[in-house]
Amino acid sequence: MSSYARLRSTALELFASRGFQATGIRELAAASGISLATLYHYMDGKEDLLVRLMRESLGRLIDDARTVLAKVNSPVEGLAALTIMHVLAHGLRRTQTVVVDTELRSLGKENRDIIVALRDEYEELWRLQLAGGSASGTMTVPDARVTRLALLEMCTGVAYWYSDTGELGLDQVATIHADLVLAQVEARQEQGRIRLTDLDLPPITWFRELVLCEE
Amino acid sequence: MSSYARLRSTALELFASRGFQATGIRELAAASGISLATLYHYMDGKEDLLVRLMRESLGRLIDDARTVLAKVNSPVEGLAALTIMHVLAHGLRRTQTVVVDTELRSLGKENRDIIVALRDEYEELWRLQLAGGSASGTMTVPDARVTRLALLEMCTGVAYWYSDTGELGLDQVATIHADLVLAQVEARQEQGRIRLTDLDLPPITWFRELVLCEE
Amino acid sequence: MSSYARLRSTALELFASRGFQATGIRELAAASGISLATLYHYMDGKEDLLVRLMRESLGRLIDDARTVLAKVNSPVEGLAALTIMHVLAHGLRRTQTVVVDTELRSLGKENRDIIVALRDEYEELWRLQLAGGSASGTMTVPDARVTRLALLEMCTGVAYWYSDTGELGLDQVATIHADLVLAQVEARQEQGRIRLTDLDLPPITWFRELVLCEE
Amino acid sequence: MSSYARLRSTALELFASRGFQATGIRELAAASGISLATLYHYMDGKEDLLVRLMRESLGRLIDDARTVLAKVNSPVEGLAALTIMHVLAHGLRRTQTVVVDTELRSLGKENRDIIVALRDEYEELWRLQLAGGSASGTMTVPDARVTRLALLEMCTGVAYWYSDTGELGLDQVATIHADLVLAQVEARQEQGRIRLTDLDLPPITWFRELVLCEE
DNA sequence: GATGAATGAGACTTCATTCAT
DNA sequence: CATGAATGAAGTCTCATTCAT
Repeated sequence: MSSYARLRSTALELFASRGFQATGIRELAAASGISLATLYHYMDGKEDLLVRLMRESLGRLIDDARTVLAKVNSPVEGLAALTIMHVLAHGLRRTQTVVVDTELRSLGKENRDIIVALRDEYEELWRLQLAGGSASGTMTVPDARVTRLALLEMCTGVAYWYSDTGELGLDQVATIHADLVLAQVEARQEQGRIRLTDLDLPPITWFRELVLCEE
Repeated sequence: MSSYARLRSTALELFASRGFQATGIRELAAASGISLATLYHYMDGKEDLLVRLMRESLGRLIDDARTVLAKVNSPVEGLAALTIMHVLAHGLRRTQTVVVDTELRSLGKENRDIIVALRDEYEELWRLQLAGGSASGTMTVPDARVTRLALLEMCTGVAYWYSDTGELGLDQVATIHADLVLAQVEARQEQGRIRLTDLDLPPITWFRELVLCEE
Repeated sequence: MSSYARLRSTALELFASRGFQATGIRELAAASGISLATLYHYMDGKEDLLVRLMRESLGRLIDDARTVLAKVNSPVEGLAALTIMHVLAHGLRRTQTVVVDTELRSLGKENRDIIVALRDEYEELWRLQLAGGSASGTMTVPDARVTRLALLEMCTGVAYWYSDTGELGLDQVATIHADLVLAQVEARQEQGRIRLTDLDLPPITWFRELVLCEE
Repeated sequence: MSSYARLRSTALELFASRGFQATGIRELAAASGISLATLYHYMDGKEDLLVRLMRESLGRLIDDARTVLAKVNSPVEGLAALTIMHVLAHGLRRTQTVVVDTELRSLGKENRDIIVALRDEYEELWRLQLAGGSASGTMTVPDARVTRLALLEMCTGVAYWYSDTGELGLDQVATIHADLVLAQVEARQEQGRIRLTDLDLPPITWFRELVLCEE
């Protein structure tokens, strides 16, 4: 494992647990097993490191979302698939996603704009599913924006409370969330209410591999 | 407005926007209009100030939850009422609730334990509604714990994205969330699915007054 | 016990153990059982308190020295009597004497001059005995000043190492020091070397009462 | 002269004159000609600096005592040699020895224990001479412990009152103290009382070189 | 590539003291 | 007598960063 790879994961770990501001650059160096000055070979500054990590993480999320959407045939399927991917990503790549979610306020204006743009790009993919479902009458969405934000907050929250050591596996948590989301938008077909099991999605292991894939 | 009151609201403002770690005590003093040394008449230390604010906020939330629950006649009503109160509190007392939600990690073990205990006390009130609804068959709850956490994350999220200047008023946001929650648990009576308008709850203005009430 | 008396003894205790600089004015108030502001009814400032305590202590030492010298008939007796009194005072009024000995450097120039003058006044009484003994041939003093300072340092040192809980009582320590001093100056009469027991001094209980006397 | 060497001697100077507590680290940095932050490259904290200086000083004293004792043939010579060395060290390395003697109380328990152990190690060397002389009948020691402490206080005191600008040179002060000590223990051989000039010790210049030697 | 030394700015906190009540 | 509120100055220490080597 290279110095930079160690730095990367150490930084995510520390930023996610202590917070960006509370993480000293010396801690970072020590925990990464490199010297303080060497740290500056790998980054231009503390904020630059942060923004890089956030871009990588959000970029990955967007890529995965696109991969997932390429496999579906309807807004309802798209919404369910995004939910599963999102929950798995927030459980399996917890540190990354927490940092993105938490440390926007630690960025200067310029960097914040960059990250917000990426976040918007990601949320747009969710918006499209809700809009599509609403238009085709397969979802009931009281308010498009509020619903989208509510769903996202709910699914993102997994990163904060999920623990490997609990009774429930992450796959189940993801499945439950997909069902909650479908319930929330009252997803239906001609036959009536749709549950996750009614959909023709790739198996959860496929999602898991996608999300865990190192590159 | 007393020095302490000013300090209190300033601290909440700054902790919520910049973060606890990122807020210097000099800023705090300056923004409160008191001297740096005077600050220490009103607090024993930065963390003590934080924990005090968090206790007050959570204590208030618990009180309001109890007040609200005294007005309802069923788990479904209880859940809806809690949702409305929670969303209003997170929109109207945004700084408080954000600080509680965000800065747990800034506390030392002892203080963290205190706050976690309060938070658990609050969540227990939610758990009871879900358990009651599930037992009486008026709700479908795939997994009690996951559902509870998912709902809470969703409603808490309002504090992060709601803005007074948007199209939608907070009352509407609260109403929408209540409906989303009822949809999520598939709330029903003999007659079938229940929506918020089917319930016999106090008017939203009552909730608003409760949540805003200064004492 | 009056507030001031408590303050006095508390201050001596703290100044002697922690040091003047290391003793906070809040500690002082708390340990004296009075409020911070009330402290300033009893003193004009921290240094003023210190200098007052030092003056009292040195004044007392000078008085006792004069009392003692009024009882003797020769320089040798005078030296022995001063030694006994000095050792008893440094053992029984330890805090006072330690503060005087230790905290000269904490005084501003003006106050320091006052205390140094008192100290000189006290040491002059010792000098007179050594000079008298040397002149009359009852002592051998290699160098008057060095001898005086050496003896004083030796006797003053008792305040630092003597403990009530040790095997030896303070009376014995004082006696031993008197003998060491007589040996050091090779005190003698026509008959030869003189030891403490050869002298016609008041009993040690008389010294002890003098030193302990509250007024 | 390296930054650390300057810091070292500056710290000794300031700690000895103002006292440890009264010496601010800003003063320390300024007087050492380095920046406040650079100070912390050379020390872990103020107390750590103090304890390091004390350890060095006491270690040196112990080494010199051992060197000196290797040159003597009897307890009486040992006692005289220790006295000369001790007085020279306290006159020539005044700041070090004063700090050791004065600032024990400024140390926390752990550090204090370390320094007290070293001090005990040094005093043990004195104790051995007195015990040896007493056993062989070449000294009269009323009470072994009291005598030891009294002698040490006397000799240590030199650091407080000796000044280069006085009439007497330090060599003479050391010699006088050795004679006082011999008088105090009534050192003798078959022929009778022994004075310093009767002993076969290295010349005082040898002691002086030993004590001044930089390494 | 890697590092130890160095630093200005700022962190949190306590200091002795004053003053209106 | 006694006090709570208030403060400027100073306390110790850490921050992210630079640079010569």
